[in-house]
Amino acid sequence: MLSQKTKYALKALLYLAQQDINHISKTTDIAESANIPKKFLEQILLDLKRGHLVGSKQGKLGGYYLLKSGNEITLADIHRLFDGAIALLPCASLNFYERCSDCKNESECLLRHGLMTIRDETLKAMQGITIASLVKK
Amino acid sequence: MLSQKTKYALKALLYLAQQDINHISKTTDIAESANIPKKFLEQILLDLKRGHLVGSKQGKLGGYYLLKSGNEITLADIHRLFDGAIALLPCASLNFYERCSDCKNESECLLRHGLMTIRDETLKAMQGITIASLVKK
DNA sequence: TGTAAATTCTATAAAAATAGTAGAGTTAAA
DNA sequence: TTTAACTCTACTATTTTTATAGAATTTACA
Repeated sequence: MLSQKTKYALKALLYLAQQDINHISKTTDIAESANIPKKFLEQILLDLKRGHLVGSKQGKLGGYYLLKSGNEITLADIHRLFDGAIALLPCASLNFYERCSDCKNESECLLRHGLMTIRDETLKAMQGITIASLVKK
Repeated sequence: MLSQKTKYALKALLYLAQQDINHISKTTDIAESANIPKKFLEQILLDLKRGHLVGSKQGKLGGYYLLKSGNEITLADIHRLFDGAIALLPCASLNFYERCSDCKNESECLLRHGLMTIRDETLKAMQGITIASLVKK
């Protein structure tokens, strides 16, 4: 399941994608429209900025805007940025690989291969969902 | 990501699936072989029993055994039993449906449809992975 | 130059979920 | 009757999640 944070991030990105190009959105407006606690959203937008998905303008008349077009931002990107690995175990992850602490012999692990199959299929599906594709529906 | 509990459950089921038919396995043996804390495993096996995946025999010479054949137990079943919904949000779930608390109008939610697509694909992939298929590799 | 309104940064805190541990009770074989 | 297994309930420590608070910084504009 997605965390609240990831869900809010998606909703914020969907909001931004629906604005006119070059429009700069205030946190307050995103928060009200998407029903997200404002102070929490501030953090999330900063995370999105650090992830290079949105840009910001400071000061009065400042706010946030998309850095990439909607079809360049996939669900997989956002999941990885906030919730981390897409694989079901760290040992089966491409971007967040880690050995299982309880694993006696990774190369003989019966679980790992199956979970890598799932990862490949889930990843493909998640890369097929973009902010643009969600807006279109 | 799977919780430790789900991972342990999978490892325990894999262990059981590799025993001779009619063999009854002691918690201690499963714990040692799969490197799972014994007392934690006890709880997990009880959960698996309540989920009708394993049966048990009490008393001396007692233990656990599979109730279903390995190809009848899918990763989706186990995920649902321990980690709950397969969908990425409760509003997109088949078995664990719940309204999002922050949702203003579910029928107009741009996220939901995309997440249902992911759910269908992930579910299909997870139903394709069974205890038997994992043991075969 | 001052004020208003926005982002930015760091710290804190409450609640929930996770990952176990402890120990008493029950069952059944020998 | 003893032993060795499962069963059940409660508890606890840690981590993660979900925020909230408030001060600092930046910029537009009068």
